[in-house]
Amino acid sequence: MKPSLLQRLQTIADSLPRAQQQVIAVLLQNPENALSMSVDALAAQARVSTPTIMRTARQLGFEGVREFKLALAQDLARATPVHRSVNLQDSTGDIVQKILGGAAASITGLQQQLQTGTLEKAAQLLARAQRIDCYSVGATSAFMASDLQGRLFRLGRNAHAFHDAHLQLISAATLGPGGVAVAISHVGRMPFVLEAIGFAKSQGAPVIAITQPDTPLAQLADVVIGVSVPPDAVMRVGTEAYIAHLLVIELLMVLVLKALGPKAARQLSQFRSVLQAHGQDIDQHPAVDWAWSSIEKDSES
Amino acid sequence: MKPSLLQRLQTIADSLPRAQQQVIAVLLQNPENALSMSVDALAAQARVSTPTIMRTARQLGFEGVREFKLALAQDLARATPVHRSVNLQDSTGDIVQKILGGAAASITGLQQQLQTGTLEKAAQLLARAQRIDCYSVGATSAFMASDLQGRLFRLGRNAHAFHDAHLQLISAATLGPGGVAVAISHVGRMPFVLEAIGFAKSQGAPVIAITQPDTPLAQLADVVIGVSVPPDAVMRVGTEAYIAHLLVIELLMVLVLKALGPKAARQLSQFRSVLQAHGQDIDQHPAVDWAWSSIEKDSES
DNA sequence: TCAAAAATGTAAATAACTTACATTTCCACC
DNA sequence: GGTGGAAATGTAAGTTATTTACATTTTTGA
Repeated sequence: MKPSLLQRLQTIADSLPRAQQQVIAVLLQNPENALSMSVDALAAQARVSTPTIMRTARQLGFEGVREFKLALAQDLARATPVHRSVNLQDSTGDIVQKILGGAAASITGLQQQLQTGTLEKAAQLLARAQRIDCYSVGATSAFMASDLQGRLFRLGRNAHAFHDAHLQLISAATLGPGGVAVAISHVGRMPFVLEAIGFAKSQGAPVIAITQPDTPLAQLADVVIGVSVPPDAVMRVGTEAYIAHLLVIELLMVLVLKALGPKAARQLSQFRSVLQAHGQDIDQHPAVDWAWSSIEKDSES
Repeated sequence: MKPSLLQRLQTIADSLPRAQQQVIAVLLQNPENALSMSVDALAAQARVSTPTIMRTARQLGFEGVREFKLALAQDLARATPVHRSVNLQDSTGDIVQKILGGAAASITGLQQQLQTGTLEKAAQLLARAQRIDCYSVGATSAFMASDLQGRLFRLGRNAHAFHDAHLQLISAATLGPGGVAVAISHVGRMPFVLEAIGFAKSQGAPVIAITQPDTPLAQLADVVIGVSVPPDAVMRVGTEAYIAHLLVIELLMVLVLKALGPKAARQLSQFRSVLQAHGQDIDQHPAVDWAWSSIEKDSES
């Protein structure tokens, strides 16, 4: 999405001449340190002449080394590794800091993982499908699938959620080319779901998977929305993956709404006013909430 | 929690002499710009001599202007203001940026709202209670209460979750002084829950509420964990509040585990090995996951 | 193998930052 | 209200960092 400067360094390195590659190697090896070093020091460490540093900075599109260093600093700040591992000696403040910091960092990470093209493709499929079946396993994922189903439903889509292995198979068997299967599973290797997904595919239904890349599920799916929580988050994988999934769903819903166009948005606003008339609490229907706001914004402009 | 550099500028300004205050005023007025300006340029704009800039940087605890600028750059990167309101004309990239950025910002906000004292008090209550009843309303909150209940249960606590108004009343009526009631509701004004909570209190059971401050629920509760999503997040209140609640639960669980002490942690690790022996997927049991890691860390040190 | 182009390095110039010291301003005390 | 001293600021010179100009080397394609 927003390729970090470090990543860009990686990418661009190959297309650069020898000396500049050395510079980049030094930068990547210890970016923090590079900030505090002078150009000369950097040059020395990379066994390169001073102006080569400058040239490398220019290659990357910066005015000079100064600008480059500033950008690097900002980049590093964003990617600041959080001390994620909580242990029981930590003070309450530390624990708050670590858990919330970790969560925030994982969102930033998600931002870098998501590919707009993939999201759009998924949204297109969801917007056009005659029927959408959502599969999941486990207590948490089960809720995710229901949440997705509910939100899609409020967008006027014909969506269902199945948590039961047997029902999933039945649903997959009856999905045709006009249908779409959505599988949500962080681990991505639950046999039953894989089986159902395989079934759906064989019936000609495209499959969207929200899961880690490189899992059996990801390999099976047509559209893979890859979500991998940072590898150093050894603990609390649950909550962070969970938040990531929630946000992906949220994103998809906005994109689906966008794909459906203003007509669907108008429908939603009617739905909302009906709810209000019945004194229903809006908070229980977040999907409606944002959809409504979107429409208001829409008609203003 | 983590006072940003800009905030520190604000605070420290008063205690500084005139010229340096001018410098800070210029910095605050346009921090982005300050980065790209040379010391001389800054001095000119603040109508101050060059070394004054330097002195100001030193006042703030930096080696020199160079270091200060780097720190400022990093700070600015972190505090990047987020445009939160999505509208349907936005590009996919914009939408991703806005929604994820908004979520990350709301976590940062949460970090500032939470009071360690309150969290500790809640954790103490949960660790000591003979019985814990969790109340909620609405589909999303219902899941939260179940999640909380499940996690508490895995920590060996005697926890229940009730989504039904009638059952909530019954549960509240049978809670004694040894029990604790936990209410999760973002809106905090659902009559049934309020009634149940009032009942629980009258029976002598302390009440923990996870809700916005200044709601009827907050006023009724003994321990209020205030969670308010930023006011400018007009839309998508749902998901952000939701994430906040999840994180609060996560935090509470760590704190409860800490309050329970190493004995409980050891129990949990046994539980985990049983699960593994049965080939259960860990991912479905996040609470176990982090607890286990905590123990490992624990015994290392 | 030889030119031409690209890449790199050397050394000088410029710009940025820092220091030393002179001047001013402020404040406590007479 | 003035005066001595300390703190704050400014001036000008020094130091270091960055950039440029140009010479040298290396690579590439005929």
